[in-house]
Amino acid sequence: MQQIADAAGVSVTTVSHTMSGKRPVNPETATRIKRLIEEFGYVPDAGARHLQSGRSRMIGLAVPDISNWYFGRIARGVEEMADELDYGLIVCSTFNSDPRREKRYFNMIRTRMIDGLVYTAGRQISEMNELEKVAASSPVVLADEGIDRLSSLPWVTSENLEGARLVAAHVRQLGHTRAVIIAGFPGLNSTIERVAGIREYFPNALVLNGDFEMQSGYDLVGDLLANDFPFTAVFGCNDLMAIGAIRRLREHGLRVPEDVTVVGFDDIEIASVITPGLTTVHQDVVTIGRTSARLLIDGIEAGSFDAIESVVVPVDLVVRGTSGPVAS
Amino acid sequence: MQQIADAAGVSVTTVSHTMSGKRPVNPETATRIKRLIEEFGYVPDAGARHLQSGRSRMIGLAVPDISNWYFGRIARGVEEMADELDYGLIVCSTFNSDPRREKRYFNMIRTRMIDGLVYTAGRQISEMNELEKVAASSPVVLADEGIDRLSSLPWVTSENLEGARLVAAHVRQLGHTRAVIIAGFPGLNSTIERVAGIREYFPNALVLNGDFEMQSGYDLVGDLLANDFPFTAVFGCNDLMAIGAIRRLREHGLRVPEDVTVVGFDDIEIASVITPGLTTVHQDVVTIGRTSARLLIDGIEAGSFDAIESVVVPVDLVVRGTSGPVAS
DNA sequence: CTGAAAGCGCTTACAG
DNA sequence: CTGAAAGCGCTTACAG
Repeated sequence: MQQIADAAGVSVTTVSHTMSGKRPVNPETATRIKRLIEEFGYVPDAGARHLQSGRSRMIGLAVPDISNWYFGRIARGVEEMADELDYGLIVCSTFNSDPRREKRYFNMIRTRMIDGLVYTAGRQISEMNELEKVAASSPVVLADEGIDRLSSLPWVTSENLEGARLVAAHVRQLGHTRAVIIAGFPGLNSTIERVAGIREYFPNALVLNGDFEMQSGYDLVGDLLANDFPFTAVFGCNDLMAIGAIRRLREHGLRVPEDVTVVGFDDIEIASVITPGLTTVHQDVVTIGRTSARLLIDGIEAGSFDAIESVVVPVDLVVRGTSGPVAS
Repeated sequence: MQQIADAAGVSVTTVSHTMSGKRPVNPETATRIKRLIEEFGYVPDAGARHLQSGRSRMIGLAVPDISNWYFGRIARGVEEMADELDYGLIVCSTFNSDPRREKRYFNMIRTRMIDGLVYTAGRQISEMNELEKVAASSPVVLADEGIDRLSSLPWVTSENLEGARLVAAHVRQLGHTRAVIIAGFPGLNSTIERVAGIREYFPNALVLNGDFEMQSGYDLVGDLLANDFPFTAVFGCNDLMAIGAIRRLREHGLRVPEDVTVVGFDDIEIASVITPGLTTVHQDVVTIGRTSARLLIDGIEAGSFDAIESVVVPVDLVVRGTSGPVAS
């Protein structure tokens, strides 16, 4: 910047002001300075700005694993909105809540490397106390998954309860009565709500807890089959577990949907690609990401979350080929 | 830091040195200072460090779309390695080479927000000139896709040619002679190499260019069928296009692999989930990401790329159910 | 409409 | 083993 000032024969003060527009500058001088800036390809140093302003115009996004399709969609949404509001994004995979990694990202707030954090809980939150401490003094928004202990924070989630009701009503209407629920981690709100929604229609449904991976759907169904447990419908609390369940059923010689109906939750890319397509609940994940970023940045710029309202994003039932009438 | 210094009754100089270990400090004093740091929960300000050192210890990753599974895996690898080497990661989706976005991320280097960039080309590189300029003065590593005009930059790619040979030999061995190649964007090195590898075994194979999306595989095969073009094997230059091809063939009443063999390239998650599983070439995408990050950071810390060697990551043939003997 | 100067929070040569 | 002070590149009250 000194270079520009020298070349233009003015002070750095004036250069700074022509860039920011925060005080009037002689039009001719301004034009000259702007041309020089263009010519030199000058851009202000981020570190200096940051030090001076105390703001980095960067937000963080913590997800369990960025290479998971679902979290990738959230990241996409957060990035879109951050970009629109002229913020940069630092992505932090917590690698399924590795405490060391989580701490590291919480430190990014403390060092003021980022102005705020969108936090997406994976399974158990290992560093809950840390998160609580950070959230007490810095902007944090919870995406995808609310956390009871942090109920004061703004959050953005899907209509989990309603989604579960929709898909359960659909399966019930097909005549099924003996259902099994492959649920997620017991402590998560989404798990609790989805199970509750399904149980409104299947009060006696057996609940098994998986880990949201395909393998656990496969294994849990295997256990049921090995014990001759009777059921005609399987509710996966996410699509991956539902798909694992389908594989296991097929290996056992059962047809989907003729013998067993299987439904999921999420509507991930794979759900529409497999044959037959998976009946599931569509979540608008990009919108969850976008909204989270907007709430966070609104809060950062307002200096408080007092006026920020949490958001529930609607879901849709998507009926494809894995659900059918109960075998008579 | 001033606070810590005051509380410990020493100068900030000493506090700084006990943290960095760059010069000896009286053990007792050091202990006292460390305790105070712990107690206050003090962490040094990132902006100030950055301004002082000229380094941000952040690297950038530019990918066409972070929500694409393939690029998500690259991001995962880059993030893992960055973390191991104590760097942070700023992810930048270029939204398929949106010029405005690309410029923005190139500016991150100029503002020294990031110390270097891992660049993954999507389709055509729209802001090639910009990239060239940036790369001339700043650390840039090309991941996944080399670029001829930037041949001086270090790059990390899969063994595209060898992979294509492997899968082509496999299909040839099954007796096929009439093959079609659903290639990627014409200008990309990966496309050129994969086509070349296949053509070693199928010199007359028809080459059609798609855009790496499922729909284009679907559409291109549709065109062939509409024209009664004769073929018994389809090479997708990625899995998504291969899967699109399979869907179109099935809708036309053709069976895979009984009537037509279809193979892909990548070995994305979906490839093993569909029925039958997709025969494809497995790329170790996480390793591509990890290696790119390592080369970049090595170059940053060495202050030059002179000693940095590009890397070719091996691939494997994965034979699943979509390839079979030619119908007699 | 413009400039000199203080200050953001660190690191590091210089001096002791 | 330790400290006073300069300086990294900006922004902004203060003064004109």
